Amino acid sequence: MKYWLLKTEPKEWSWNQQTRFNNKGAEWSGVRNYQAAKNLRNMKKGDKCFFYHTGKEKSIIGIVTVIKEAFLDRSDKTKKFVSVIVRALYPLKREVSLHEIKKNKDFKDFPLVKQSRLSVMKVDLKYWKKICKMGKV
DNA sequence: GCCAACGTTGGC
DNA sequence: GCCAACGTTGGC
Repeated sequence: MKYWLLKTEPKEWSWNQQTRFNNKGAEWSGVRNYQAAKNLRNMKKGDKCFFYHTGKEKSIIGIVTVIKEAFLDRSDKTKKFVSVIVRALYPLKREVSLHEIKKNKDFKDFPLVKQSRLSVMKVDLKYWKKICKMGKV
């Protein structure tokens, strides 16, 4: 199983909205960046992703799982980009903020810190475990 | 294929 | 609101 992080502006798509679609899951669409799209294509059913709120909040708030692997994003007329479908698993018991992650030097190579503009990124198991611990899940 | 100019993202 | 860091575009 692989681990990822999905970034979203809560005004556009929030954790609350995501949890409302828990029977069918919700389409993660609108990615228009090749590196992010490459990551989407590498996701497998059952992979887990952190759900990160950017903008004002800047914290990891929950965990979702992939229930449908990459397919063409119908909102993309160029037919180059893909979506996946994810379903919320559970919220973190304690949100983990970007500030907190940045303070910890173990995370100095974490993509969220290093590549702040990337919206879909891979998370190594060591980071995954550490953040789960910080999030008390 | 290079690179200057421009556009976007997101942290501060 | 600013700006650094990226991405993309288009002329050459």
